[in-house]
Amino acid sequence: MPELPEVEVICRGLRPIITGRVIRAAALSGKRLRLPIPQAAIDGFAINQQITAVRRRAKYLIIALANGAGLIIHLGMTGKLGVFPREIPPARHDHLRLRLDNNMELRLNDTRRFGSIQVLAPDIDELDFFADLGPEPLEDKLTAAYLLQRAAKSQRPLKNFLMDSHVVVGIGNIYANEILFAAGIAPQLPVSQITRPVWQNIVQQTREVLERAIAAGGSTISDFTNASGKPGYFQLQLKVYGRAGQPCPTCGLAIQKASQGGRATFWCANCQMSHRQLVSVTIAS
DNA sequence: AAACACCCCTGCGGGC
DNA sequence: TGCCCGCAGGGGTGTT
Repeated sequence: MPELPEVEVICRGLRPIITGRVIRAAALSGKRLRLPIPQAAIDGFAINQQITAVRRRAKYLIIALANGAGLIIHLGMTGKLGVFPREIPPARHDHLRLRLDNNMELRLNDTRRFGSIQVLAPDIDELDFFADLGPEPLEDKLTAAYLLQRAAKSQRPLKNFLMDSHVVVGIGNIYANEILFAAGIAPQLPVSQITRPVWQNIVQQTREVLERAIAAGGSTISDFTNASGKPGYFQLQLKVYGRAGQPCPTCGLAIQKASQGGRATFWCANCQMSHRQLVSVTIAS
């Protein structure tokens, strides 16, 4: 489900609701997520700790605690976080409930259980935990120069490259497709062929698409909801994702669909430049 | 390195 | 109506 915009929307929604609260108890479903829920570490480091901050890194949510520990939550494909009054019965697929000091519960619901919860112990540096991740796309470290350097000598298709969290974080299948449509570049293009000004445009379109998606409350394809249980609306602005066979919003040509790395790719063969077109444009300019 | 297959899991919609 | 199949926003591993 959630890519960077959805996680950011949840983060911003959760922050004012749970910051300052104290975690009093944890209740587990007993089922494992992609990783087992670390009950002993939660009991040891999180119970009776005050929540001091709620942050996002990549597609992870970080709930920072007063003792320096942190809960690191990944929502996988179907994860949802919400805060509910204690008296509301837990829902099917609620796998972790954290009882707070105000009779509310922070609940993680995850149908497919591809999400994860990890505990960052107080003596572990968060930077080390996330050491393998690339830069945040909405921060200054993502530059055309960086992407040009990372892409040198690589024949990887552009879309796969953008979805690689070692290269840049937060971009999943929906937004990779949308960003490349906005940038006017074919998703199959080998990255070593891409010139600096084109990378500059990709960086700019990445930021614009992600920012617009955050502003719209994220994309609700089937079940995404924010921390208050409300859906997002960016799916209404999607131009290619999920629109195979429908007319391109720009030129009217049917949107194409193919598989790349086991994920569906959607693009307009007319509006998104192939390698050949890119070369001819570069020569002309 | 990088491409691919396959794994984790549940639910939904389409086709028959 | 029901059943089976493919597919779905994530990421990780192991094999060529």
